[in-house]
Parts: sequence; structure tokens; C-alpha cells
Amino acid sequence: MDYSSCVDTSLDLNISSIRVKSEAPVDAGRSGMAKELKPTFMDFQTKPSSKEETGALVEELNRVGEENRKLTEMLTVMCESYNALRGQLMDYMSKNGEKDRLAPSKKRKSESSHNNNNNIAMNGNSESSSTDEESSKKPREEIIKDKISKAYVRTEAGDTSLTVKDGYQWRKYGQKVTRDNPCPRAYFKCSFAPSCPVKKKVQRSIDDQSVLVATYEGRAQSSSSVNGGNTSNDDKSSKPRTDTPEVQKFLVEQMASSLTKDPNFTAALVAAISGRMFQQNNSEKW
DNA sequence: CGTCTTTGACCCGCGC
DNA sequence: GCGCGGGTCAAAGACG
Repeated sequence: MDYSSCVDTSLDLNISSIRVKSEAPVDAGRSGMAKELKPTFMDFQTKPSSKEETGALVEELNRVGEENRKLTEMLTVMCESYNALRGQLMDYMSKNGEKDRLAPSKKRKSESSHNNNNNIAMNGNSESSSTDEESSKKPREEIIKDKISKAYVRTEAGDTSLTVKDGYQWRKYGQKVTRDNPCPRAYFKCSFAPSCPVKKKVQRSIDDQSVLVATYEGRAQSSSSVNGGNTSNDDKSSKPRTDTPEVQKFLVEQMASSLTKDPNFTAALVAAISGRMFQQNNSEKW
């Protein structure tokens, strides 16, 4: 699931509360839960003050580790649920979007009608169907080539740049002010492979100028992965390899940071966890 | 020195 | 055929 381009990156998944009685320095919040436990554990082993204390700390560590494992499981379940919901939303949007498209505008590019989508959407599937209408006019090769998806990225208030940090290398080759939006639109090509056909357009939303609308155009690979990342589908031919540890780490960090920054998500997570714990306590009692 | 960004000019499709 | 508008090119400058 690649939502790296529709999120911002400032959050830390840090578990400072878990670092019980440890003076281990914070690891810049980048290494994730399991790794952050290590320094604590090492401290316990190298500086045992007494057997009782060590035993208690190890017990605490085990308990925290178990909690960590449960939280991970819950997070996995939530991600799956989120993906399922997202799929349903995409279906719904593609159906509605089709209605909207059929009505107006014979213009070759009808992008403005999609600006009112919410800022978390990356509606690759619905957009890709937009070529159907034009299929009678376009040359065959273009029909095959076109696969469009959008990403909505909220930016900082003072950030005037048209850059979307999606983890990939783009070369800007043009900028244009369009008629329907006073904010300039920037055109990017993949700079990873010169022959790569994938392109990206970035423009601020006319409704909310703190939101960048990134439109990805390019041929999708046949593997329609279920990872929820439409962008990743589009860019496979252009991107650096996504199976490298660096890229995977980057994506994980992006995902974690965006999820934890979203107040709705954290609220839902807290509710889910507390609900789960409550449920668990009850089931243990009964 | 290589890479990236900027920006005016140019190309092309579409509507009138 | 002409004008408009979106998309692309490419020279020049900036930057590391």
C-alpha cells in the first residue's frame, strides 16, 4: 500500500512510553517499535543493579513486547479493513465519476471536474476509465499508454513549491498557468529512466490551495497489485526499484508518519485499541 | 562540470 | 482558417 504521495511526513511512530526506566537516547524516531526496544534491553543486560530489578524489568519488557505484538496485529487488521473500505470507495467514485464525465465538456482533458475529491484520495481506477470516452478518437497506442491516477497532498501553509515528495525522482520540464486555476501547473518527467513515459502534473487545488493535486500519467504494468498503491502501479516502469530496502524503509516511514499524524486515524486507533483491550479484559474475566 | 529549474517559444488539437 | 489553451521543448541560469 503506497500512500506515500498523499501524506505528509512529520510524524514519529515513537513509543516513548515503552522506554520504561531507560535512559537510552531517542533513536530519531525512525527505527520503529521493535528496534527501539533493543537499547533498553541492552541497558538491562549490561547494568544489572540487582536480580529482582532485572527480573522485574525483563518481565516488563516481555509484557511490553507482547503488547507491541498485539498492537502490530491490530494495525495489520486495520490496514486490511482500510484497504477494503478504500476499494469500495473507489468503486463508488468511479461509478459517480462516470456520470459526471458523460454530461459536460468535450474538451480533451477534463481534469477540473475532479478537484473536489477529498484530500486522501488517489483514484487511479476511476481516472483510468476516463479514456473510454476518448477511445474512438485516440490512436490505439495512446489508449494503451494512458493510465491516470491522482494524489492529493496537503502542504504546509507557507510552502509555495510544487513538489510532491513521493519518493521518486522527477525532472521538471515545464510550468504553465491554466485557465481554470490561477495557480501554475508544473510538469514532471521521470528522471530515473530517460525513456520512461510516466509523467506527473502538480497543481494546487483551486478549492484549497494548501492541497497539491498530483496527477500521474503513464502506462500501468499488467500486475494490478492489491497493495492499494495506484501510484505505484503507474510508476513501475519509471521508478527506482521498490523492493530495495531503502525504498521500502522510506515507504514505511511515510506511511507510518502520515497515519500517526492524522487525528482521525489516531482517534480511531485509540478507540480500537481501548475497545480491544476492554474486550480482552472482559473475555479473560468471563 | 553535471544536474536541475526556469521560462519563453513552439507545437498541436479542438471549437467556432 | 484562426484563435485559444494545454502540453512540450530547449536555451540559459542556478546550484551543489
